[in-house]
Amino acid sequence: MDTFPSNNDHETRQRLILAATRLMAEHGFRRVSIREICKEAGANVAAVNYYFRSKLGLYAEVWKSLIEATMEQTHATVVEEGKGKSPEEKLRAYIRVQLQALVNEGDQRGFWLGRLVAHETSEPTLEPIEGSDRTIWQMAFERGILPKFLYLCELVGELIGCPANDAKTIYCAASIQGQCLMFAQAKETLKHFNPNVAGFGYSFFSAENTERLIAHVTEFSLAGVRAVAAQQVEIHS
Amino acid sequence: MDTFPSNNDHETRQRLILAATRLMAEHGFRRVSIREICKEAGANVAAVNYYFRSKLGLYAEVWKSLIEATMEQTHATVVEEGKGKSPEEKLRAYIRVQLQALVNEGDQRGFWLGRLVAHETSEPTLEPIEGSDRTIWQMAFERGILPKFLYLCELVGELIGCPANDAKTIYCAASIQGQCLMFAQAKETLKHFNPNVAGFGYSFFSAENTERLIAHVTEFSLAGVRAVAAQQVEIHS
DNA sequence: GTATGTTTTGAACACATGTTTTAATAAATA
DNA sequence: TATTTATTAAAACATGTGTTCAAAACATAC
Repeated sequence: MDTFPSNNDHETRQRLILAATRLMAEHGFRRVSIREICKEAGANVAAVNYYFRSKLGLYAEVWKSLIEATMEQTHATVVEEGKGKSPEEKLRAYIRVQLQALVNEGDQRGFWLGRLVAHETSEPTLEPIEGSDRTIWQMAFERGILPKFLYLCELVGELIGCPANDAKTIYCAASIQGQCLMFAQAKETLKHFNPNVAGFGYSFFSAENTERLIAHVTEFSLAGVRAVAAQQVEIHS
Repeated sequence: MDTFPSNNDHETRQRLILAATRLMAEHGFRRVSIREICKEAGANVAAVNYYFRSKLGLYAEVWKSLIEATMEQTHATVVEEGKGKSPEEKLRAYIRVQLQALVNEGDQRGFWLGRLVAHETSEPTLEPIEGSDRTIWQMAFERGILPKFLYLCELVGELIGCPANDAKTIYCAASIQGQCLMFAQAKETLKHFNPNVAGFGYSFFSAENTERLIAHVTEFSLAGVRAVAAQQVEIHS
């Protein structure tokens, strides 16, 4: 009665999560109906409520498995790739992993997660998760976004010689993260315009230019960060 | 029959647009119901269809008047404030106007427009406007966003000595724009967390720190842009 | 005051959506 | 095999939504 199938390897359960992830990443939570999801997963409409209690329960599960499978692994990759290198190279590694996940649709999990974040950022789900007093967005933010951002802050802090929670550091980190998100967003946006708008086209931001994007954001950011670091001694309080 | 009340100063019509603007800017087009809008505007449910044919027609009108009233005026302000100044100061003026509009909720029109852009960016309205073959997002993008971005490209082009449609220029412009959007977004996002998350709080990005944000983005970006400009001669093709 | 055109109103319609229910089917267990 | 449990299936329910319609209220001009 009060219990239902849990996190085991129930087959249709997994298919539902996968279908929901794909569809919700593309259109957002609210714009996808349970019926669509079930159709794609080859399951009955009632399956969602059977396995997840509600649509929101499914959504929570989508986030949960996506965070577990991707975020932490991506985070690990970032740390791994930067290990032993200079702060500059660490930053480059961070930007690389970030941009590759966001821009490159081949890496589906990271790409989907990026899209989900985008949706949830502009129209957060306000309903609290059942049994908890926290919303999905709060959960996702604290478990998925914040850790990454804090790592970036530490990294930037090293570069400019400030604590990680200093305003300067945070602003710089936001500047860097903002660029990554912008490039990912630009790519998605320009998709809707074929073949290109006013001379500059979709291709500038598409996957084939990932390396170039990485190089640009890195150089741009390193210069910005250094300028802020230098400011410290030039500017009077 | 085929005609209906047009752009005149019909009172309730104006009230509907205003209410719709406010609500849609806050929650997005889809999450606001006609009934909510009419309630806020003190009008009957049928009023929307009477004046705008459909909900989408109202939405289009919201964009139209917002773009006319704000975008062009903001754009004019940008050009005005930078007139006769150095490219550096022009950039500072651009960032100032941009950030003030996005972050400062006092300037409602600009703020609302920023929110609408955010919503429409992550979940674009796909239905074409009646009578046109273009979507709202296409219209808004070309009339509202692109002109501003192109101006920014020209400005950056001057700074780094490249054409406005050069890849380098566009990347730099995107880096700058991305920062502005990030700071606006961060402020909105952190609103949902009280009073602050993991040590760095909402206040870092709130209106009271606008001047600081402007200064940061400007210095960070100028340094970044200069680095890219210098690259030009260092890097071999 | 009557007539005409405009605006407002309240109810109804049509439809999509999340959810629940009840029965049928498959799987597991005794 | 008999019985219980887990899963699937189809239909129905409840609700919210965009939209339409016909009548009423209002304003204006003759």
